Amino acid sequence: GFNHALDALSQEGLSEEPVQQEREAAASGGEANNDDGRAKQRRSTKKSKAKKKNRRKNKKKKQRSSPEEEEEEEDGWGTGGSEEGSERSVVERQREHPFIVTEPGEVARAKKNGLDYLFHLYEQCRHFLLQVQSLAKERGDKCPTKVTNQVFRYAKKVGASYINKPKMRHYVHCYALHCLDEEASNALRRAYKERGENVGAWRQACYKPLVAISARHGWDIDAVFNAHPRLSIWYVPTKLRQLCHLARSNAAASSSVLGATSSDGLPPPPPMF
Amino acid sequence: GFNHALDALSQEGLSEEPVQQEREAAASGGEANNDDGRAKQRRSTKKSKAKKKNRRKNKKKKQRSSPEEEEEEEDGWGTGGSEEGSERSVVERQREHPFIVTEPGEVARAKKNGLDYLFHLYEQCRHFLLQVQSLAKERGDKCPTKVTNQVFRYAKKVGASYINKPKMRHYVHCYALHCLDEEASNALRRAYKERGENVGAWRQACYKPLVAISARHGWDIDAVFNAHPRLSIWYVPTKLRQLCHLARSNAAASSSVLGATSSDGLPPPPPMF
DNA sequence: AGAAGGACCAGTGGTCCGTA
DNA sequence: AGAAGGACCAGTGGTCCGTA
Repeated sequence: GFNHALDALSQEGLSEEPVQQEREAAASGGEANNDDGRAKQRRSTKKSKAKKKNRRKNKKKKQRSSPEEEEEEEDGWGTGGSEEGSERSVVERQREHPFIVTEPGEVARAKKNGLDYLFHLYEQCRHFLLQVQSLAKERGDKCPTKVTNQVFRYAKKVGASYINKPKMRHYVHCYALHCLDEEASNALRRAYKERGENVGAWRQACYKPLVAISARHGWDIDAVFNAHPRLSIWYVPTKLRQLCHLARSNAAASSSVLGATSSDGLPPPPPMF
Repeated sequence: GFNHALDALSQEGLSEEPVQQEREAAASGGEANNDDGRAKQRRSTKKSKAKKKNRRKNKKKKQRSSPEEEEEEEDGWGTGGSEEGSERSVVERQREHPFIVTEPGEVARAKKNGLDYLFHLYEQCRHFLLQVQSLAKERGDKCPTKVTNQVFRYAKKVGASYINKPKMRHYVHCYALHCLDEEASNALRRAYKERGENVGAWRQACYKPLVAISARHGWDIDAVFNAHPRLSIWYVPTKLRQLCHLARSNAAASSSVLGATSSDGLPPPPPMF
């Protein structure tokens, strides 16, 4: 059993983010610091463009193209008064509590969310995909097989505003380990909680056992995802695919030292872990 | 056997299209006339925007974003002199001969291409997809399962400039019928050639037997495509999907007249054929 | 007129980076 | 500092429509 105490959690996971009005932030321009340290060729083509952020009002901000699809506005998160500084007019903007590493079954303390709740979000997305799929079939539309932008839009529309694309894509591989080897996933959670590691460290650590699993399936991480019914609806994360490819190259290079010749022209890469 | 006399054809299917230089076309702005008469909600949102066409030079016209990927130019189609009008400087731009309805095995007359050649183009695309797939697997990239933009770009790169996306998408359902019921496809070709119909009429006629096939598979045209190894790499055309959905609604409405109630709230549509 | 295809555009996958 | 997510952007699917 895994869905204990999640329904309560899923409705009270919100933090507040004070948002400043009517002021321009003096951008101090730090360097681009990629989370995964790879695949950063895109942004470098526009690196020196003065990117001015559009100031956010608390009015409606949707930019749909078709004007006939204007549903009602919910409530706009309410105005929380000026409870932070002295002369700044602020609007409280809710965001989810940050995740912490929790053991299986453990409920996170105040202002934090646990990993059971994180995985619960993936189940919710699956549920939303199923709804989108049955709607599409009913209407004769193209039917998505993966969690697409359309699904995230649907989640927002039905009120699950705590679900968003960057978050879900960020932790997909953690959910993958949870699906593919729950024992190993649980052990990892206990170990990282024990050591007092933060969520980022735990997230990074989830890659290694997944690469090992892919190795046992001919390094085909796509096949591993597709073979699992709850995982097959998620795109394989770029970083995970790259790590599996790199590990395969390593394995090929090692075995070619033992006498065989590598079939493709891959250079011997550096050690991975 | 079906691949007779195609290799010769595939290298000589080119017409010429004189392209005018250094002159602005006085756009006389006719009404938008959708080929299929449906699904034209997109363009109507921008209907009154003065769309100025960019004049084409015979110099290189690629607009890639990354400047490091500049491969060599082929030859620029050559300058054909001014053999058309009196004082217009023109450049001959090659395009494919138009298709005509031919029987199976029939070679088209001069300046025309036959339907065996058309279907051969789909086989070529499949070949190019296989190449792109093996390249992607070798490099650890995401591996396409369908004929995507990437495949069309690859076709261009390896010199198959007679393959382009609008053409291939336009005739997909004709190829589908050829794959799924070659007997029916051949019969239709003979009948339309006999009657002296043009390619557009034959193309329209290909829809009906496909809808009938989908009916025998629970109206699931996606399943029909996916079940066929050579067809599964092609996206189901929008129009075909819509026709199958409409026919299903019709069938449901007819049967509900006999006593049963329709499960979804579909209104009774007009007869299809 | 019938037809081929360059080029456009809305919405996608992917994730950066301004924000707190 | 560690982290959540609005918003950006290159390249996609789809096909219109200027062209001949």
